[in-house]
Amino acid sequence: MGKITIKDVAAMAGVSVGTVSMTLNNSPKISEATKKNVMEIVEKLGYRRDPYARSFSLSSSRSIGFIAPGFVNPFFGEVAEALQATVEEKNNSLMFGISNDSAKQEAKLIDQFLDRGVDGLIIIPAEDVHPDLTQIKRLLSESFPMVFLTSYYKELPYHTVMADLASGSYELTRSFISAGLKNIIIITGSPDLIPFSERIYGFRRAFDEVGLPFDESRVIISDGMSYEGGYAAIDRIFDERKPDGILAINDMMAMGVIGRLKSKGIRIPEDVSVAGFDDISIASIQETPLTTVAQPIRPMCMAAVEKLFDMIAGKDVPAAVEKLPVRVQHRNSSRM
Amino acid sequence: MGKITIKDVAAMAGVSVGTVSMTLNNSPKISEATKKNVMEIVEKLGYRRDPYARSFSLSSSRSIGFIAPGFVNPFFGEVAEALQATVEEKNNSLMFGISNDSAKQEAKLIDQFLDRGVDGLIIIPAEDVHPDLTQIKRLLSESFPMVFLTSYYKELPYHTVMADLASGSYELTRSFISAGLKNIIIITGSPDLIPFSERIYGFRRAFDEVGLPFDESRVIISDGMSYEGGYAAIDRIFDERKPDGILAINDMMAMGVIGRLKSKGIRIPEDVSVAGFDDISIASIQETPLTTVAQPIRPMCMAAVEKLFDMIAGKDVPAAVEKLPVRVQHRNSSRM
DNA sequence: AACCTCCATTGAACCGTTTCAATCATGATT
DNA sequence: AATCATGATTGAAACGGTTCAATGGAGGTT
Repeated sequence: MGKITIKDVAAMAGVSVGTVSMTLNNSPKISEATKKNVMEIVEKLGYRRDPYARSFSLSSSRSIGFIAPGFVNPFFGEVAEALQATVEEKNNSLMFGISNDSAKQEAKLIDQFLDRGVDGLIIIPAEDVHPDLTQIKRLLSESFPMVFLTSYYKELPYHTVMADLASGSYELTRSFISAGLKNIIIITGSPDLIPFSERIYGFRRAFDEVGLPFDESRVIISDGMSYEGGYAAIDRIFDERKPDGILAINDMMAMGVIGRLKSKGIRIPEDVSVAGFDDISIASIQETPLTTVAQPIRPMCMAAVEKLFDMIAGKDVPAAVEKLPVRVQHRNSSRM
Repeated sequence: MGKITIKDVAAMAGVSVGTVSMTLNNSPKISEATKKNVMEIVEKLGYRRDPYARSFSLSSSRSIGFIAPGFVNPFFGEVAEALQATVEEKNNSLMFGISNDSAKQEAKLIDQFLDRGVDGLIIIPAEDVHPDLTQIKRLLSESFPMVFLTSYYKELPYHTVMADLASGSYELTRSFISAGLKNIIIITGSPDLIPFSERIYGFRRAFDEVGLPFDESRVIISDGMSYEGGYAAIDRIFDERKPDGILAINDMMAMGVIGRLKSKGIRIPEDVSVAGFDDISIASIQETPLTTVAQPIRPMCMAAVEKLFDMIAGKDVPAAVEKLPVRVQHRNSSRM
């Protein structure tokens, strides 16, 4: 028994193939009576349109590609979840790839996605200090629909939706200063990368506006923006630096910082205030609930998808970095 | 300027479209000289095969669908990551959907995936007590390639790759008994669901084999297999039940259990031993590192993908539940 | 020189939709 | 009764690959 095609339906319903097709697409040109008749046959035969033929005809796969650095940091899992829900509402599918923060891997994934015919791409840029962006640049020059999420590549401030982390960082730092903390530091990755430079910028601005001297030594460059990274950073700098306020670049790292401080017998927040960024769901349920800057995940995903679909629809979307407001979430890991 | 098609390449190379196609597919029937010539033109024109036409011709999208309950529990994020890597090695893409533990949503996602023409499905069953499985049953009867991962639906013990959680549970319980714990309980979801019944089974067997009486009150049925769920369960049963050993059904819940116990001033593991399941990456980096049963995520994903591709290739894969060995990971949350 | 083999290449059928100009049917208008 | 307008339906082209039977050509054998 062969596959049931639109022809079989047409034959059995006594209409042309075109009529069946238009019925399935709910075209207003087909009379209700005919539609009803055709749909009955469709039902009876259990007919289902061939997705390959359909994509071929339409030149669209109604699917988009999503690239994230990975799911070790649950923040990205939460983004993936929100993104999937948003894309699904538009009756599209989401394919995903994991870059492991390597721009090279990212390029490979993009290539794969293009070979699969995705209609557009949503990319969380890899935190890669020396990214090779030739491929992305080529796609941008061809105006292939592509939106950067949560950050962007410094050279390419196009079509981006992210959180206003600079403001979040600023506000958080101000609150640390107001709480009377004197020796505040930030533990971050390379300032060459947007996710870090934004946070550093806000951090610095807080001192400037309060009129406090800013010393570069407040900025601790570390690598490994993970629990282990935070743990190791404390080992390396705490005894010498003796901070009473620590901003870690994300919640996972902040948790590592707290873990190491506690194991050294330091009290939080009495001795040291700690805060992170992202507000991942475990941040609030730690033994010491974490003060953090909450990224508006849902709104960001919705805005990114909106932007992407506008581009796919051929609208002329101006290249812009859209920064959504954040919320500073005070919890027990910092003094007020 | 129109799209560059295989015809353009053929014309410029002075060969037929068939030759170009076979060259691109690296057919041994084409001479090396011709291939080289054709590839040069391909390069020059920047030609790229149309993925839609290709899928259409081949009746394959080289993509598979993956359904997970969500990423709130990072365990699923880790599975997704491993799965993606495995699928990518096979030059296929992974689409994903999130069921939120609703079989209804799962069915909807499956439908969507079928409409997109995925070659197969990998499903982490929803923890839904009254699932409507008609659609899945239909697909199974059509022998559509489909593999269940980490668990299966009780009525449908087909094509499954999971961890041997019963053994893990057994071993863990034995170690609790050996450590001299007297009042051991397990906090679990509905025993109607495989992920829970497996763990309960192993738990029970440990008592049986040691010759200890087993009392049903050792099994605490709870809902919400999350941090909050664990927290709430302790609130509800601890004072009355006074356990000295607690198995939580997964690591997130175990963390909730620990969180609540500590806030009550109970010492872990001195007063109470706690263990979880999954060995998610944060389990080891908690303030009190968690004793847990590690699921072999990578091997499970590899086995599942292998199975699925065999099915897609038309091989006759016997329906079977494959259980991979687990490893009990002892850490500080339990006495030895 | 005629015949045979073998390998490389060709060319056309095929896949299952969508789309749209052309046709047909119906009822209204003169 | 002839003409027109409107709306429903048809039929065939188009999409861009893959595949394979048929063809062509070069080299070897008799």
